Amino acid sequence: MRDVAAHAGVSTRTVSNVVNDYHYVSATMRAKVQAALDELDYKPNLMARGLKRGRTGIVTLLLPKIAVPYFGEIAHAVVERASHLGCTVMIDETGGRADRELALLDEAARSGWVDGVLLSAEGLNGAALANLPVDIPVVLLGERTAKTTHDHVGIDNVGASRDVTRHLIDIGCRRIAALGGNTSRGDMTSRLRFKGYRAALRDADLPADDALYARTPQYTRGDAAPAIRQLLQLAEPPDAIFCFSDELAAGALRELHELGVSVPGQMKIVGFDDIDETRFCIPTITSIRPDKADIADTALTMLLDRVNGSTVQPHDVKVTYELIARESSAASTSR
Amino acid sequence: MRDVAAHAGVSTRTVSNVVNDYHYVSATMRAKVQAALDELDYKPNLMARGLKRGRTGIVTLLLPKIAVPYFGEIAHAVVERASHLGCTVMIDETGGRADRELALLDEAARSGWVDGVLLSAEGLNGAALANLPVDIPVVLLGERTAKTTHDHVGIDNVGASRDVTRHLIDIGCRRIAALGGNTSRGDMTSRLRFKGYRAALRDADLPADDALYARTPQYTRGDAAPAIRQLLQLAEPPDAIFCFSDELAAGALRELHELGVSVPGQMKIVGFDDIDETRFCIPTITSIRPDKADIADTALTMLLDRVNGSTVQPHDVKVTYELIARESSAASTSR
DNA sequence: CTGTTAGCGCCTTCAC
DNA sequence: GTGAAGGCGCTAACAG
Repeated sequence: MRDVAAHAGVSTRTVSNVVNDYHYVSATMRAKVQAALDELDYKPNLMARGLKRGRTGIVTLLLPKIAVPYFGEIAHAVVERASHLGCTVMIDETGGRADRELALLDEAARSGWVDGVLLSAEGLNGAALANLPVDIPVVLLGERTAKTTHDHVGIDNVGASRDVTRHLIDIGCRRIAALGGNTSRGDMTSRLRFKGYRAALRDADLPADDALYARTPQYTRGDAAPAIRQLLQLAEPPDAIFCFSDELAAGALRELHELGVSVPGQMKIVGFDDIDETRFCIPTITSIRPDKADIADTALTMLLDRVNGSTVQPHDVKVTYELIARESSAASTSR
Repeated sequence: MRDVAAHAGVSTRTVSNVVNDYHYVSATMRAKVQAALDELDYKPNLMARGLKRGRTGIVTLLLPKIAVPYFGEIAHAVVERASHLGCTVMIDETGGRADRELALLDEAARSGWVDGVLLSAEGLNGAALANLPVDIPVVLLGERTAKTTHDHVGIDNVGASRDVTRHLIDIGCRRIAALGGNTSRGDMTSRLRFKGYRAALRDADLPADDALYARTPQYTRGDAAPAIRQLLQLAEPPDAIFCFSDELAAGALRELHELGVSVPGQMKIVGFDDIDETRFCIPTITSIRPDKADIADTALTMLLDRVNGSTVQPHDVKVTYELIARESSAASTSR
């Protein structure tokens, strides 16, 4: 920058003014400096600028695992949106573990690199999320915590689960199983989706049978198989399964195929998240599609508002979702 | 830091020494400073440190699209390995476009944020990659460019393609199609895989029929359908298809299902990359598994070596791969 | 409208 | 072994 100033015969202040589009610079001056800038191929050192300004334009995205399709799609939406907003995204993986979530949050907060954090928490429970020991802007992604002490954006998990369960009921299912997570483990995802599922059953005056909830350690494709076997061994097996993630649904499809159970002929399957893969599975999988671009947009906007000093009440934004009916829950005429 | 120094009754120099594990500090001093550090909950400002040191410990990973399963899995491996090596990963998407690749590379190089770049190039051709106009360490990921002017890590694409094609020949296929990309478009991936495919045909004295290569705009699931239809309309349709990505293979499976062609009964399918999904498709998909953890490890190690000033000849490292035979290429006894 | 200057928080050469 | 001081590149009061 000093070189540029010397080259243009002005002070660094003026160079800075031009670089930062300061309002009061004469056109001639601006042109002169710009020429020097171009000639010397000047690019500001963002680190120095960050140090001075106390802001970097970097946000951290904390995810359980980037290779999980749903998180990959969210990350894509965030990165894309961020680039439009002129900021850069750092990604770290928490493995869905509370301690890692806390540690990475802390690191982000204290390193000075990062203006704010988007946290897709999986390990931390509501209470822990309610008082995160950080003084950096945080926006929570995904399932909701009890108290809203931080901004949060997600979809109405209960409503969506209710919708997709009712969809199954509408096409004639009467013994609907739920599959995924563990509601008694403080895992918000399964809790909310289970709640919606039960609500739909109630709405339709269907009995709620505890045996019809099959727990899984995670939400991956591989977790489905044991749960499916468990459900099929029931004296009265289900005629439909609401899987709490599309990956579980894909795994379920696979296991049912191995067991010779036809979908949707003998069993209806629905998933959640609408990952790209569901459109190509055999059969294609009915799912709930959260508006991921909107999630990314809303979350980043809220985060940047906080970074810019907004102190309004923490907001809880619900983004729209859509039920996408596909083959796996087609009302079967033939079998 | 000044606060800590005051609190401990020493100079900032000594604090710095303790923080950075400088060798010559008396144990008592170290203990005293450490106590102050703990008490004040000191965390160094990485931005200031970076500004001073000229190094940040941040590497940028430039990918076409993070939501693509293969890249998601690579990103996971990189992020995980990086955290072991004590550095952080920034992710940006190029969309596979040469101009974006160049622009993001340039930005990374000049911003001062980033120590080095891992670039999974898709748009830039060999010549462009050979003389990237950047003075920042870069390690190329994936398909190889002609000249080795930068470090590069990937698998032997030609060899792997040859292997998987031979696998099809071994189980009795005689009319093997290739599907994916466009070899005449400067797209390295398809070029190398096509080359291996043709080599295997030659090895087995099978004729090379140009009609058996179906081009696709990209490597996504959705790109497969038109290509599949094209192949099936041939006077002599293929009895096997080597898809240049697993996503294409999954899309092919879907389209063949819709057309009533059974896999592996009437048609064998193989893919490439071994994304997680292949283990759960119906049928499961035979694929080439590059050692992704090794790719990440090797690439980061090479990159950090460069960052640390290594000036050895650019290296081209080939990581191992494995042919994973699955149902989609099972020698069918029944149909 | 533009020049001068004091740090942002840290590391590190130089003395002691 | 430890203290003092300069400066990494930039921004933003504070003059002028």
